[in-house]
Amino acid sequence: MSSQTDRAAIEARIPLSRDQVLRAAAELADDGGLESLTMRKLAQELGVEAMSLYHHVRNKQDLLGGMLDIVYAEIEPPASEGEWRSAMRHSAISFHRVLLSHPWACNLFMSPIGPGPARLRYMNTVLGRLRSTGFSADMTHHAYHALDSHIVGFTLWLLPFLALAKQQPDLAERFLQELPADELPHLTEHIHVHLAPERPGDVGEFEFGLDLILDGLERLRDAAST
Amino acid sequence: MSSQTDRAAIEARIPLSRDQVLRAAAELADDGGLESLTMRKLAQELGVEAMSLYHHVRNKQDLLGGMLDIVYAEIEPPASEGEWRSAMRHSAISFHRVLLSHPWACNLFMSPIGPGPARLRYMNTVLGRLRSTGFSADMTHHAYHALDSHIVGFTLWLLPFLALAKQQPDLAERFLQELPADELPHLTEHIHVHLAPERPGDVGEFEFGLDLILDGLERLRDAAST
DNA sequence: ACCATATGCTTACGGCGTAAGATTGTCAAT
DNA sequence: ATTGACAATCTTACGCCGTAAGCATATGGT
Repeated sequence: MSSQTDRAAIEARIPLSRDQVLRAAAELADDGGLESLTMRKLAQELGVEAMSLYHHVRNKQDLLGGMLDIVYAEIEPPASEGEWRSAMRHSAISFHRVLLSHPWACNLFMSPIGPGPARLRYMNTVLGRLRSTGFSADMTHHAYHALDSHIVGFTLWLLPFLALAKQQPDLAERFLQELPADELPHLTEHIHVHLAPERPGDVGEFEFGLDLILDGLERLRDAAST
Repeated sequence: MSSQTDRAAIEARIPLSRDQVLRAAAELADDGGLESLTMRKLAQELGVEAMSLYHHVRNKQDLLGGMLDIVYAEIEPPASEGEWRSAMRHSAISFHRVLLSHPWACNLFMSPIGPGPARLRYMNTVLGRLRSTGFSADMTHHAYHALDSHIVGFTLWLLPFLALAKQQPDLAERFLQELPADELPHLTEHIHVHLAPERPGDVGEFEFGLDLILDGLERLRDAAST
């Protein structure tokens, strides 16, 4: 008891901060997924009781919102100078990578959470880069959503497959064997393409769609400027 | 007590089916969202106790998987004849609409659920339509993911805003007032574009990105065939 | 030295998914 | 008509969860 009091007396000088809580929560979710993130476990990780967390976080929704903003803060925004196309491409790939390293973030997009400061800053930077490269306000608006949809949508498709594949690496093969190839021939072919080793020069699934959109946007901008 | 026994004796002749359970679950989720879908509530809705559901459903994950397949069954697949571009466009818009009417489905994409029969059938049909229109196996593969990513990603962006807007219709205006317009000028402009009444001829945000992808795909196909 | 405030702890409540096993209704074979 | 196997349902209970309410303590301004 007295040792506990001592510890408290010594360590209480550095109380928890909201930032520490959010970071610990993100780490927990990285390891075990969102469903393993519990107020009790999070508290334990921080050497504290569950209810203490509520001094730094309104409720669990607020915690999740803060975690999502941490993710946005990790994205490399597009460079403000240089070729716009490669700048946007770079940023989109960074976004994709960040989502892959924090798979739980994709779940949070659906919760009705107000965007945090990092997300607002990210959006403003991307929008500004599009605007400064010659897109009208309307086109910038459309371009932003087209790019954002691709990044989030593609990652959302990829993640569950990565999770399943990690659990059982031979999943695709066994799935193929059970699949009635005569009834679903094109799906069978599709999976075969997935399983084929990537040929040199193949740009990858994510970047294919990304380039498709960037090409289309560039063409629209050039057409509008003539 | 006796009346209950009577009811049971009369109604037990038509026991639950997995399909009934899934449909009732989807209806519950339509009304109150996924988080309000509880085994106990679902059982109550069906006039049954919670544990009885487990005779038709392995566990809650299985229930959710079945619900997702119901959603896929509602999508209008692309017509197998006629112009491929409008066929794909039609189907994509149908997918988008279905997701809007079952917002909870977007949460389920992230759970590691094996695809159900309806999803497999949908995928096969879409892939077949792309293949028969002249795309190579590789291009079909890429095209499928580009389209799917846009549909899911865009809807995933739209849904939380619709949910928030339903709760407080003046949300965007109040948000704009609090926003430091001098720090985030492009974001401010972006929201203004959102709030502006749609001009005639504006194709809408979803269809803009969709057409961008379809245009790009068509160009690639034509380039490959020469 | 004092006290407002911030921070953390204890206890408790209702709701969740579901494991284990008893109970009941259905129907084919006798 | 009886029985027995089997499927469907119900009962009870357990260990989780988020968090409301109130108490204890340490810190920092006065």
